[in-house]
This record gives sequence, C-alpha cells and structure tokens, in this order.
Amino acid sequence: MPRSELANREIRRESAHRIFEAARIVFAREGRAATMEEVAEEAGISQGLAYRYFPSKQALYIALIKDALHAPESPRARLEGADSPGARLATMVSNMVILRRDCPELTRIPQLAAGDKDLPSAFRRELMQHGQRMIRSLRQRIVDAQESGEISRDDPDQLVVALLSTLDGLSRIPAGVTALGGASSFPNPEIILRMLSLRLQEPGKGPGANRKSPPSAPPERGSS
Amino acid sequence: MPRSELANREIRRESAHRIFEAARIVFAREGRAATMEEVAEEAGISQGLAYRYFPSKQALYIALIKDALHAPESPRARLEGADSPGARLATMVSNMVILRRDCPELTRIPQLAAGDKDLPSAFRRELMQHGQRMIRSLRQRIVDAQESGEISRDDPDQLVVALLSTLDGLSRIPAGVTALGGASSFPNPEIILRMLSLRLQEPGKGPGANRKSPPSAPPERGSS
Amino acid sequence: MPRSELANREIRRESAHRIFEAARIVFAREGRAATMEEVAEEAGISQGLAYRYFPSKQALYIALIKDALHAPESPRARLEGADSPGARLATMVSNMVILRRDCPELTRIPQLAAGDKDLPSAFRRELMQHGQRMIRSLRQRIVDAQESGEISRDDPDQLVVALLSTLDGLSRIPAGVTALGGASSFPNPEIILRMLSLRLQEPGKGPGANRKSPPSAPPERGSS
Amino acid sequence: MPRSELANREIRRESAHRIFEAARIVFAREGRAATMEEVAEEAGISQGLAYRYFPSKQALYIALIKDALHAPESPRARLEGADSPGARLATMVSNMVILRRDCPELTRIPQLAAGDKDLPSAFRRELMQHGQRMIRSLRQRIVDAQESGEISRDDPDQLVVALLSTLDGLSRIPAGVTALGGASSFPNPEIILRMLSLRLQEPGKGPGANRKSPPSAPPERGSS
DNA sequence: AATGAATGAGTCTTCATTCAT
DNA sequence: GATGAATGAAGACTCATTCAT
Repeated sequence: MPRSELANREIRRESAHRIFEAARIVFAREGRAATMEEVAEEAGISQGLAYRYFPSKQALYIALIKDALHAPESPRARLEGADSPGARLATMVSNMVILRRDCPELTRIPQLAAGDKDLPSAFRRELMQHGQRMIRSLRQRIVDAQESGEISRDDPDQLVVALLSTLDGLSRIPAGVTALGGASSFPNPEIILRMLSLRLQEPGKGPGANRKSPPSAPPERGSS
Repeated sequence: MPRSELANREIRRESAHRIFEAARIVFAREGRAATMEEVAEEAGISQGLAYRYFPSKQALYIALIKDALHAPESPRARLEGADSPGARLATMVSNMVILRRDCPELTRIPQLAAGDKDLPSAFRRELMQHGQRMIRSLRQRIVDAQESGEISRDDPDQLVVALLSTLDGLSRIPAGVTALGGASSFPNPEIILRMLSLRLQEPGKGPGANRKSPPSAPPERGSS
Repeated sequence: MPRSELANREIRRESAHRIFEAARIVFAREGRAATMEEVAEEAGISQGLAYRYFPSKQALYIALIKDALHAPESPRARLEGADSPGARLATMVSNMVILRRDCPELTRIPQLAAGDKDLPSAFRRELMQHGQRMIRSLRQRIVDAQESGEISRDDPDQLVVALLSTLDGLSRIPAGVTALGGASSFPNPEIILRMLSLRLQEPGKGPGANRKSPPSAPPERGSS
Repeated sequence: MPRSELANREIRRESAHRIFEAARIVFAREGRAATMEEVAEEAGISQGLAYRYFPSKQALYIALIKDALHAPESPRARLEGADSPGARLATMVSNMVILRRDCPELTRIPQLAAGDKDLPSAFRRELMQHGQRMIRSLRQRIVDAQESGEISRDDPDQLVVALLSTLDGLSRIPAGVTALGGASSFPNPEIILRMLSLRLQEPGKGPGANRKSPPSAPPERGSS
C-alpha cells in the first residue's frame, strides 16, 4: 500500500527544509567552496538526495540567496511607526544592525553571492537590483533626515557607503574576525548611528550643530 | 649566445612581479577559488610558467597574504607624531580607512585568507596573531583616548568591533557593493571616526582640510 | 529503496578487490610509471572511482607492496619440516623459486619498489628492514648448512648474492625476457640449488668435494 | 672570426660525449623516470642543450641502449680461445658475470629497456632480436657442452633461463639489493657456473636429479 | 523516497620540448 | 654553440552529478 499523498508531501517538505537549513549553515561558513557532501552530512542525508529537491548545487545556492533576500523584510516592517525622518532612518539602520547580530547567515549569504562571478547573469542582475533598491531607499531616508536637520550634511553617498560597509563587516563577524570576546562585544546600534551624527535623544539641540562636521582628525599630511 | 646573467635576472624579476601582481588581482577578486589558469591569463603567460616562480598555488597565495600583511606597516608608522591619545587614535583609524580606499587588495586578501580553512594551520596561527596584535593595539588606543576624555566611554570591545567591521566592509567595496557612484563616494574618514564620538576640543581648527583626501602613495610594491 | 547494507558492503569489497588486482597487474608491468587511468581501465572502472577506495596513487602502490610482502609467508611456512640444515635451506630456496614461477607479480612489485626514490622514507626503511631480515635468515641457513658439510664453503655473502640475484631475475621473466618458450622453460629449483653444491639425494658423497670449487673459468679478468 | 671547422667538430664531439655519459648514469639509476633536467645537471649543461645533440629524450635513451648492446662485444671476444665446448661455455658465462660486476650500467640499461612499452615497436623488435641472438648462442653452447658430456643434461631452455635470470639479477645489484657488504660480495663466477654442473674433470656424472619441479602453492591471496 | 556507488569534467602540477637571445 | 625562460600536453586528484537498487 503506497503512502498517502499527504504523508508524501509532508515528507518532501520536511526533507527539503532540512537540506535548505543545512545548506544555509554550510554555505554561510564556507561560501561557494562548500561541497554538496558537506551539505548532505550537515543535513544527515545521503549526497544524492539533495538532487531530488534541488536540480543543482547552484540552484540550491540561488534559492538560499533569494530566501535570505526576502526573509528580513518582515522584522523590518514592524518598526516603521516612527514620527520623523531621522527616527525612521534610525529605526531602519538599527534593524539592519540587529539583523546582523541575530541572523548573520541571512546577511552573509547574499554578501558572498555579490562577489560570485559564476552565478547566471540574469540572477546577478536581479541581485544587483535588489541591492540598488535597498541603497536607494536608505539614501532617500538619509537625504530626508538631512533636510529635516536631524543628521550631518555629508555627502549622502558617502554616508550610504559607510553604513553599508559597516553592515557588511558585521555580517562577517562569526566567520573570521571572532578574535574578540564573542557575542557580547557586538556593537550597540547607537555606535553605528553616530556615523550619521544622529541625535535621537537630544531633540532640543538645534539642527545647526550638524551642519558641518566637527573637526577631529588632524588632517595635516596625506597618508597612504 | 646565451643571455647575459644580468638580463636573465631582469627577466626573472619582471616575470615574478607580473605573476605576483596578476595573482593579487585575481585572488583579491575570486579568493581561493581563483585558478592558476586565471592567474596565468591575467599575467599573460602560460600556466606552467607560474610554477617556475612559485612552487604551488598555495605558496603563491601565502606569499600574497604575507606581502599584504607587511606592506602597510610603513605608511602607518609615518604619521605617529600626534600629540594626544585621541589624535593618535584618529590618525591610526584614518590611515586604515585610507588604505582601504587606495589599496583595497592589500586589505581584501588577508580578509579572505582569514576565513580559509585550507591554509596550513601554522600559517593560520600566524595570521591570527597578526590580527590579534592589531586589535590589541587599536583597543589600547581607544582605552587611552577614553581616559583622556576625548572619546565616548562605550564598551571598548564594541568600539573595536564596530571599527573593524567598517574597515572590513570597506575592503569589499570594489568586489561587490560597487553599486554606488564609484570611488568618489568612498567615505571620508571623518564619518567613520564619529562612531568614536571623537571630540578633540579644538573647535578652532578648521575642518577645511577634510575636503579631499590627498593623493596616496602608489601601490607599487615588491614581489614575493 | 536504498541498497541493503550487506549488498553495499559486498559491492565495496568486490570493487576494492578489482581495483587492487588491476593495480597489481599494471604496477607489476609498468612499475611506478603506471597511470591511474591504466589501472582504472584494467579494472573496468572510471579513474575517479579508485579514489573512493585508495586515497592516492601512492597509497595504492604501498598497499600493493605491503600485500606482496606479507602474502608469501604462509606457503613458505608449510614446508619447514625438513630434518637437516641443508634440507631446510633447500626447502626455503625451492619455495622461493616456485613463488617466482607461480606468482611473479608478488615478487616483482617489491623488487620494483626497492629502487623507487619517491616512496616515503619511513616506508622505504620498512621495506629495507624486511629485505634485511630475509637476507639474514637466508645467510644463517647457508652458514648452518656449510657447517653441517652439506653445501659448498664459499663466502656465504657471495652465495646469498648469487641466490638473490637469481630470484630477482626470475621475477622479471614475465616482464621482459619472455623471449624463450614460456612457462615450460622455467628452471627447476634443482638447477638453482646447484649453486650451493647442495646434494640432497647423494648423502654418501663426502663433503670434502665442496671444499674448493673445481677450476673452470680462467680467473684472469680485465674489466669492461 | 668564426671558430674553425675542426674546433667546432671537436666541441660537438666532446659535448655529445658528456651528455651521453651523464645520461648513462642517470638512466641506469632512475630508469625511464629520469628527467632531462637530471641528465643536464649530471652533465653540467643547460637543459636545452641536449636537444642540439639528441632530437628527443627517447632518442637519447635509445642511443644509450644501442651503445650498451654493442659495447660488451669486444671483451667477450678476447677470451674465446678455449679448447672444449664446456670451456667455451664457461668462458662465455664467466665473461657475462664479470661484465655485470664491472660495468653494471651496460647491462642494466638494456634490461630496463626490455620492459619499456613506450619504445617504438621497430626498436623493440630489434632489441628482442638481439636478445634472441644471444639466447640462441648461449643455448647452442649449452647443447654442445651437454653433448660433450661436460655439463648436466637438464632441459637446455631451463638452463638458459636460469643463467639469464641470474645475470639479470646481478645487473640490479647496485640499484636495489645493495643490502649486503657491497662489492666484495659479488659472487665468483664459479658459483654461477655450478648451475650447469660444469664438471670438467668428472665426465662420468649422471644427470638423474633433474626430473620434475615440485607442485607449488596456489596463488589465492587476500586483497588490500 | 532514499542510498551511496559510479562517472567524468575541471583543476593543479610536472616535464619534455621550443625559442629568443 | 649555449643558455634558461617559456610553452603545453599529460597525469593525479576532486567533486558535482547520475543511476541502479
């Protein structure tokens, strides 16, 4: 007597999920150098089985990336109720920082994918557009917050790059830089927000203070 | 008639250099996934020739990493004449940022290497110690600057992680995040230093010097 | 449905055996110059498969040598019931000759290995010690048989070298010298034993006849 | 001013000779696994130069073999003045033994060549014919000496194989079996001649002992 | 649906051979 | 004539993928 349709579907879903989660762990750790054998071992299945669920290693990888791209949307949405451009920006960035702390694989996998020349160009374009969208949205919020005088008036592109670089680096912490004391040292979002000269707690301060960035590094002499 | 001793030495130096530079480009782009064929093509030579200069792909890779590790030392040293803990810290960080802007491969290659499980463990240890030294030195300067009241009194470890993550992310810009407007958007060190809430107390100093970063030293560097 | 545990084990045993036997044939014929492709072809499998059973060509080769070294022990033991030093010596040598006739690869493979500079030195030492043990044992029996007056009193080392050389040469027959009529011409052990002036069937003969070999070749020798 | 014709020719002869001798040493030691680089180093020249004198590695190897094949003729000729079939046989064999002692490379190189499948088949045929000639001549002398009652009446083919195997093995002494005391243990030709039951003074001896070889152990053996 | 043995294309590495000087 | 840098084909080895069970 064959298994019931329903049971079969259930088994498939379950297996696919195990493989997917195993792949997430392994790919986040090893990048594209991960082997299907490692994925299978992590999932506790045989090497061949993954091919019943994903037509190829690359397909699995891409599915993983797409998933990582869409997953973070929901948590972000939850906190959109702020009442000023600066507050919204702060919330957005804060969320992004926290996502790096709590689900580093979700952000690490697209990051690795971004540098992968072997992905099909159609998908690369998609990836890039996704990135662009996020960048544009971040940039717009920055501009808005600058106009409302809540943050520094530096070149918005530079602020975007600085923020994204930091986020990018934070994704890598579990992989390499772990040199430090572990999770407890993960930086408070406040610290990162300071790059914007965001002053959420001091609304009384006149926005004028942010007009020009304060002097700090003695610029005497070019470095290399 | 055989080539002169001198001519031969010159050819060898030149070839070694070409291979090394080609490898730097290719490894910075592809990481360990780079093939010797790609290196050879980039260098404009045959695959076999690389083996007359480097005994193996791994040896070439390690030479590259070592070179990248030692190369930035000198420029950094040059600017140590600042007169307060905060100024010294600012100089140090500023230099690190600028190095990412001007020689991204130099910082990208060790970064990739840090996550590479296939490097010989002796060398991995060396790499890690190098990283630790840098981290400790950065942390110490942070603590000093906190004690002199020049920067925020956050957890020094969090500040270290935030800074290093940003630097790490900046190294990756040419590889992936290039989405933005290119070099012109590379963030001014000022922006990054704000994470430390660096307040030099010298409001008289004009910020004008932060406008454009001076030309950096060309990356021309010795091989192997 | 997956294959049964038992079936898999059986398949693995069978494959390992086929590869091993194929390697024996190919390495005996070509020595270290044998390619894995040749082994695979001889075994009727793909080149890649051999690596699921042996981690490297060298490991396969070494396994082959070790097997050849230990295999001949048992048949040799069976005939140790002789009742005089000379009879024991004769039995030993006889067995060695017959082994060359019946399993030439078993003796040819260690022979080839003996001259191989690329084997790991630990294993080369092991090989050499094995050879030494055999040589010492042969030499001791020769000395014993000389003392009991059963064989010629020549320099025992010369007798050892003469015997081993002959055995060595006999191992090579299938490889090269096959020029002659094939198996039927393989020499009777009696012939080889005569080098020792062993006279098993004629105990009445006085040992005195073996004191000094009769004159035959004019000893005056020019080189080359 | 160009070098004189004569000087040039002299230089060529000299260089060719050096390469040739170096190749003899290296090929005798390493067999076909010898590299042209090793030959060049042994000869004290550059790798490329050998190709001005020999069109390919294989051509050099073949030249070496041919040379080794023809070289030993002369010394052998010198001692052909014996006065009975047995004496002539003894002289012949003795010479062959001594050649192995004094010029092992001369005999080792053709030996290695005999098992080499990569030599052009025309040359392999030539080699084989050379071997056959030698074998026939040895066999004929054996038959003659048997007819004159000077040696054992065993199957002449078996005697030939026994002798050739021994000679073959003796050629290998410097390569592998060196385990023993070195040159001093090289066997006296007397010992080898005993295989023939050469009894110059005892023509009455009966050949009874040479009947049939005993049954051997079956080759059934474990794998790995 | 699941297993793991088997395949073969791709990469690293060596070495005979060529060629500019 | 001589050198040694350069080439490229061949062989060891890995790993994504297929397939019999």
